Amino acid sequence: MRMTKTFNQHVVKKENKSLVLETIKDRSPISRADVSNVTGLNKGTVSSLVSELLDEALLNESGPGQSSGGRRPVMLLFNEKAGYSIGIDLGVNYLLGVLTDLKGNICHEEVMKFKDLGYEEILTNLFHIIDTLIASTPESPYGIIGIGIGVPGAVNKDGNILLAPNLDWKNIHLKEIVENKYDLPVIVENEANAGAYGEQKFGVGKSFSNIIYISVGIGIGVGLILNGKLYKGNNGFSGELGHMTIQVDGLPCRCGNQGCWELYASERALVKRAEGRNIVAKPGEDISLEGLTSLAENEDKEAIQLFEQIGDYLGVGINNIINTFNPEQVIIGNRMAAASKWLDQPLKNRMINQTLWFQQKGFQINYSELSTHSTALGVAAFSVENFFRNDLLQNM
Amino acid sequence: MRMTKTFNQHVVKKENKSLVLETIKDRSPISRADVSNVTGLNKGTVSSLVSELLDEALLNESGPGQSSGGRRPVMLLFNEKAGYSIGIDLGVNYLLGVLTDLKGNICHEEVMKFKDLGYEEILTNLFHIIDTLIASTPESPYGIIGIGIGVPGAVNKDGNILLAPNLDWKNIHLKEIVENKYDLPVIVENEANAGAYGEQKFGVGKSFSNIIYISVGIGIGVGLILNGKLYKGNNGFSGELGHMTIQVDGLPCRCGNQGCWELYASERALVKRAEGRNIVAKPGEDISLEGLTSLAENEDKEAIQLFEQIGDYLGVGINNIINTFNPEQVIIGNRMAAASKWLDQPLKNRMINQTLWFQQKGFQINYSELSTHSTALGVAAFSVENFFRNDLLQNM
DNA sequence: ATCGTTTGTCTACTGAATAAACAAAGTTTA
DNA sequence: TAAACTTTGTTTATTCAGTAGACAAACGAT
Repeated sequence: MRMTKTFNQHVVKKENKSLVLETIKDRSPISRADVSNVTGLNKGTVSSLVSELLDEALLNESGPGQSSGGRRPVMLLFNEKAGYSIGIDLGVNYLLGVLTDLKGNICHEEVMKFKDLGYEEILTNLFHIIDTLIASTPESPYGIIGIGIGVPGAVNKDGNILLAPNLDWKNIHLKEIVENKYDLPVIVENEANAGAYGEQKFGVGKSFSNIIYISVGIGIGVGLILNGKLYKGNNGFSGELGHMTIQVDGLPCRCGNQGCWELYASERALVKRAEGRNIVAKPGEDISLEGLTSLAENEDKEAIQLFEQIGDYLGVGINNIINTFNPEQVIIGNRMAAASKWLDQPLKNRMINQTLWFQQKGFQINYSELSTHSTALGVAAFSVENFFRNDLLQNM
Repeated sequence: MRMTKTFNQHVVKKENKSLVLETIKDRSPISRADVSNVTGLNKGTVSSLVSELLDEALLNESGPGQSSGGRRPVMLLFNEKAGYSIGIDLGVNYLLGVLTDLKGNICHEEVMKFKDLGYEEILTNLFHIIDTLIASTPESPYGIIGIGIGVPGAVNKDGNILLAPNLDWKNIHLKEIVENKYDLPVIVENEANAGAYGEQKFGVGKSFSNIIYISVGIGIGVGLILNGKLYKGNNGFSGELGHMTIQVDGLPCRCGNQGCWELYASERALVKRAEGRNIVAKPGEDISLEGLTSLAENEDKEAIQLFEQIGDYLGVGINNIINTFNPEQVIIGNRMAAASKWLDQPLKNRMINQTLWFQQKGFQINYSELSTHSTALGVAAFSVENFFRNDLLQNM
């Protein structure tokens, strides 16, 4: 096989094969004839590509379907059990691991909560979760096709974690470490980027191609899907919008700046304000997002007011986002999404009064459906995508 | 010729033809053999594509070049005079029109300054400039291949100007109007988007693919080049960063918001502050950017201080931009770029102290080289690109 | 049972890229 | 100066992917 710089016939084939596979994934069960209709490819072309995909175990033929007045079609199914993917959401005080099939269905799930663990301990727990997930993987043609890990920090293009302030990690070569241990393709990605991708693939962002996903947790991170693709910036550090200045001479932030958005609109901001007011949810326990949520559920005026203030400040940043990106959709995700009930109105008030009217057309704001799972599902899906990209080139 | 949805052999040819043309444009004069080496395409393929491009008058053969130990090569030149493009920068108080060849060289230029003109009058002047430029166009195979117009406002994907606040225009179908009058392809685009494209093609952004171009004029507009492509958002309204909130409870803006960036860092902000201090450049004349520049040139402390303040506020917004996009380059363009001397230090102070360190790697900040011409050159280049896209498909 | 329809495969063909041969026009070397 | 390389650009035979259309198998409707 020659490998020149611009070989091109192969690109056409790969592209079409991928198109056929995607079509079947989306519209399964579907006949060859319909794939041809939908894609515009010739019947013969579809037939030959499908037979390759069958050989590769990526498709199954199911029994004959309904006749529409002629020969009954052979229905094709995407073989989502041809392989499995591991996705890990490595949070500040939790680890969430999922085993998904190639379609993103969760087959197995492992959660672990903790507090104030050091690097070594977290790594041990991470390995344990991965081991458990591997052990739970059913037999399949391709086995585990990769491990994805989402982390709350800046990840460069080599998969090195340069800085994860809330974990207090610096310059950790996590991709390399995990790759060496398991001898599998590993992807390490920022949790907001992964979350954005997860929402676009499986969540409320399914039908959109310009999505801004705002991960509101301890801090704020943003994942950008622009023109249908994840935008990662020059080195992979885009979306650090938590440190966008919204108040020039505002509160000092440990990033060195003042008046950063996340000082006003994050979970930490919420808790800090609650502490300042000496709000207590359960006697003897530190106040937390969960505590405030349950207070608000019980109509506690003060707690609701705190959430509304967060919503208001979220609105400020979202206005900036709208002015910057003119997106189709803003998704609010991560833990704070659970408080949508109290955030929504103040947040939208900011928008309605202040955004140039033409920005609003065809725009919507949503709260994560996958809630705490968007990151884990997103990183798992990254591996799947990589697997397809490489595999489709295999027999060429 | 069939036109199915996913026919693909043709795409390959178009792509390669375009690649050959680009290569010759960039490295002219160059031989067929070298094009083959550079692109990786087979010599025969290059020969046949080149002969088509020669037929289409897009290339010229010059005399034989230097031998490198064998037969002397026939050098190929891009025929930049095969057609011409008109680019107009429609400003608040000026009109700049350029006639460029296909490579973006300015062949003719028309400027017009005015103040407080209404819509009808500006349109008359616009037509006059276009007429003059058309009259000055040399004979050529393709003639004028299009008209591009950059405007300081929000333009949707149909070329309608929805809102140009500083012109006080609303919902003007400019593309349609000009198209009907001249029967030529017309492109209407936001001035910052055009400027960004102009800088990427011809200015300081030539070697970068993640560029944020900040047009600092009366207001502030931003053009985004992400992954090498202009990002326009869902409806074409991205980059309205002039209305990014940098001070939650700041000055009221006529956009309905408070604390917008352009209230602190634009030409209008500068002039307003100068007026507040009763600074006078020439007796009896309103203070202006030009007036303040000449004062600063003469070491006027107060004027310099005003510029430095603008620089400081520009830095605040640029920090936000860096955190958002992790770009390779930020370009400061439009009229304020002329004051780079006094802006630069305060602006960089903001960055150095406050930006996460890893964002700075491989990042640079530049001032427009094309200065007032980036928008006009950018829109002219849009037409050229469109022309090539359509023309290369012609003989297929 | 016959006719028309739908499905999926097969065959012949087209169009584009490639490899390799080749002629033309140089340089270098003996 | 002639022979031997070198480089350039064209030409020819081949490969490969997609397409059109023929075709057989399988089905419903009359």
